[in-house]
Amino acid sequence: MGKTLRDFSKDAAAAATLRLRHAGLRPTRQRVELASLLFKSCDRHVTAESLHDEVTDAGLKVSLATVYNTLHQFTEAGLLRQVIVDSARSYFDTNTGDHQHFFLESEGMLIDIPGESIAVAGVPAPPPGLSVDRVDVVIRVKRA
Amino acid sequence: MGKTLRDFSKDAAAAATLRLRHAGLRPTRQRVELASLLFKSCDRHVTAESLHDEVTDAGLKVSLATVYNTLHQFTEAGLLRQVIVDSARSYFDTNTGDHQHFFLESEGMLIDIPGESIAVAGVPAPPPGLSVDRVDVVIRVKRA
DNA sequence: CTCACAGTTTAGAATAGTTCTAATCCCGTT
DNA sequence: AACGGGATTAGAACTATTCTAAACTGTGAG
Repeated sequence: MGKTLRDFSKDAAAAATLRLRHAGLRPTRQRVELASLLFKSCDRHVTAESLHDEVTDAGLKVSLATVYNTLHQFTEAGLLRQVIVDSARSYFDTNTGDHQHFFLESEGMLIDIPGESIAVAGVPAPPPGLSVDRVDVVIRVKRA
Repeated sequence: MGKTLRDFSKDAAAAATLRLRHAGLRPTRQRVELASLLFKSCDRHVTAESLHDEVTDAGLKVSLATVYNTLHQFTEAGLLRQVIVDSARSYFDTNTGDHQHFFLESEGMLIDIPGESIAVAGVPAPPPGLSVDRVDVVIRVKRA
């Protein structure tokens, strides 16, 4: 006996609920729906707007404010990582591991680059009183 | 006989005027004033607001809109380079050469890292149809 | 199972940074 | 000096995001 589509939705919701509990977040309807969408597939890159559109298109009702709140809470909780590549929009990445990005500005598209493949050498010691928090590499690409 | 302060200002203005002409920009009062401030010292990092404050504090009158216009025109003309490190603000760098940055987010401070010292290895080929435009490295640092 | 409460969601207002508009101004040429 | 087109400006408009205060809802206690 195969599972119905509804079963898969339920599975996704159950997995999302677990994930939220683990992260110490109360699994509300909205958070479960957003988490289900976000973690359905791997290595997703979303903006608040794109995620809001997606959840709306799925026939669910979540306010934009909640999408913003949730993205930040998920980031706080280590479920997401914020990617800064554009001074006009914030991107969030479901891949929280060590990796870098290609960024196609004209289309707002991000593509992951595994962390192991890239090496940054020769980083000088930061000025006294400062310590390195993270090293971000953005390979800006364009068409053709 | 030494030069007076006014002489130095005149020098700066003359140099700025030349620089603007070379870049194909009409040397208007506002552009000359902004260029004088920007290129007075090396490796400056400004935001539209910080530059506007600076020009205002110097007793000059330039509208914020003109500061924005000018920063973009200077960038177009290759006199400045835009640095994307913060999704809330745009920074502009008077150093247009090959180099990278430390970024102290809590204070909005950028520090140059010479291009020769840093090497990024292992960048995979971009996906078909895309070509590398620029490689940006941001070392995010924090206090202590 | 129900209640109560703290945490959550929400619509809409508010904010910050930036861009746009259309009237005015001024640099460089004649 | 006059002209023409680019440059400047104040203020409105816009976009992404955050805030506010009221309504709602998981959850643990009883």
